[in-house]
Amino acid sequence: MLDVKLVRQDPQAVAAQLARRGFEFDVAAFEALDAQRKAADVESQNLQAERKSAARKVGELIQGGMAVDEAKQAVNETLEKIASQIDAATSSARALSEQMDELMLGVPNIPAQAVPEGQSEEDNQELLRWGDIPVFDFSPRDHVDLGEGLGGLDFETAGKITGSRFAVLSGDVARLHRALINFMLDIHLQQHGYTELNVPYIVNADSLRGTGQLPKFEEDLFKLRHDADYYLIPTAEVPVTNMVRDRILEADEMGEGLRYVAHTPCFRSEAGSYGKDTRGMIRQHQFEKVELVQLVRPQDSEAALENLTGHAEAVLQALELPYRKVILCGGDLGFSARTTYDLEVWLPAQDTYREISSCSNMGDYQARRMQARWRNPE
RNA sequence: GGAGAGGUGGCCGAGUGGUCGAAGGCGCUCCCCUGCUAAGGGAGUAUACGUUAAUAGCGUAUCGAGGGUUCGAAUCCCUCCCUCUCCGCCA
Repeated sequence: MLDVKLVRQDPQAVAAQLARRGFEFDVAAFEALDAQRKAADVESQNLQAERKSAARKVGELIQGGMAVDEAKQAVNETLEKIASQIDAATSSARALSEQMDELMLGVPNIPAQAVPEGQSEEDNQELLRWGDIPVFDFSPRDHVDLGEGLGGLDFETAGKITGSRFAVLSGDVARLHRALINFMLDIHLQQHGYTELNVPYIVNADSLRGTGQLPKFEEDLFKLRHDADYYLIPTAEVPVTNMVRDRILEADEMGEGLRYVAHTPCFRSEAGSYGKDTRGMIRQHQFEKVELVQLVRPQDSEAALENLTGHAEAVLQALELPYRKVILCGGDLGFSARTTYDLEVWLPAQDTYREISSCSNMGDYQARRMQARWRNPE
């Protein structure tokens, strides 16, 4: 979430920044709630302070030899006053603080300065192109035609086993799929200095709140019936990033930053996306991803996004896949991101570039949500 | 699934109703002492929120989480979570 101090300081400026991504921040509502919250907090703290000193007084009197009832009688006035007020004051302070949390959890990250203005992916800006687009003297088939033709890709059977938006891979196609996973993991381990992780594919609600999927995007997730609090991961970003939730990293542990790579399946309900970009293996309910996560010091985050994007590009280059790099405009930016580069790979059958990789700098947004900190030696 | 033990500060570990945010030790930081090293002495060493110019003070909260009893809870009661040991079951 955003730094609430920053929001208090200049809510209008925050609202203006958020408007760049098409989010309407209600300044008046925020200020009203914050004022209420603060007043309730002060009242409840004052009452608690009174109770504390009164209880201490009772204790002193008892130690001094006075009977318990007598001691209570001696501070009776304060005790009565507190008894009648403290419950209401503390529960109201808590309720208001929870309301404020809810409000702040629903506010997306502020776009970075460099993020272009715009409403939709139409307004994303191309930064570079890599590779030569292949020219064929025939009309290229897409992965569905090729895969089904080779007998290695079977959507119908997957439909029987489960339902739509799943695939069965078999034979060489399955093997190629596995090979790509290892290939990417090895590049990132051996050349880019990442540590490999194998993480749970099921996470709790706290983790999803930490990375920003909850509370606003529950409909995109698969929730397990087994436990009210368990969900299938929509990306390895959730388990990997949440490793540091509620932690304070020491400076030596943090070092120059932590780099993790994890391969996991990802599960997404893709609610509301029916009919859009759904041919073949695009937008499946289940897909595999090799995820890169860097946890870095604040001053290093811009550079980390650049080098992480380079690491993703290295994979496409090694595979000799033509691609382009675009920076997402404000309106296309994900909830938790302040800057996002999409890598779009050339799809010959579609005669266009399509997103294959998405690299984001979250700034301190997720760190604040999950109370992940580091001890700055300075 | 059954039975038992346990969760306290960076770590270890006291504390079973009273001035405890918490003894002591270790670690770490700073200072002193010491002609190397080692040893020794002193001070300090959590986080959040509020107040504030302040990372100074002061107030409040936090001893796995939540709820309860009480004037007062780390300490008593209830629920949950997690860890460990043993048994059972399943793969």
